[in-house]
Amino acid sequence: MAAWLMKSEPDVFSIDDLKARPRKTDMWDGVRNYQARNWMRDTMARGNLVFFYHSNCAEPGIYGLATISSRRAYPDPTQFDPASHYYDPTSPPDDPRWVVVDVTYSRHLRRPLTLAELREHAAALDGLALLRTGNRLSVMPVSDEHAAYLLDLEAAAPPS
DNA sequence: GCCAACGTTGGC
DNA sequence: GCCAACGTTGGC
Repeated sequence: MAAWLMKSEPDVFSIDDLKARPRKTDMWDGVRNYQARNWMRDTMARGNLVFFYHSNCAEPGIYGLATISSRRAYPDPTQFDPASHYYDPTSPPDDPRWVVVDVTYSRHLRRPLTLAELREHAAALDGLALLRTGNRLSVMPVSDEHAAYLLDLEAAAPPS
């Protein structure tokens, strides 16, 4: 089953916010990057594992797990909402440019996997887009191998 | 707040 | 189609 890493700024929307939503579910809106959009639109499916990453904060890292809970992607309503920060007047209503998926909270990690710690495992996580220089993708695939490694790392003792 | 990396835009 | 300018992301 495919796995993903999805970034969010915790000041805007954190894993705690997701947990607090009705049915612990929310639309993942506001993605405005074509590569991220393509993965959401073409590859994501219900049941996929999501590593929930906090970016742009004191301790960036993976904080929890979620799953994709919509059957597949569907049009992002915020692109048509002039009041929305994500409004995109150039998106054709009959051929929406941007999509969302529904994401449902699973659990917090027993301990955060910080970016700093992940970097210490760069060899095992070779190829993980998160660790590539200048990576700015907000939605990225995680291989089965890397997903298993990350879950093992969660179970391991934290670095001292 | 700084700045490097990168995606997008738009002139030509 | 090139590429410089610009805006954004995100770690630090």
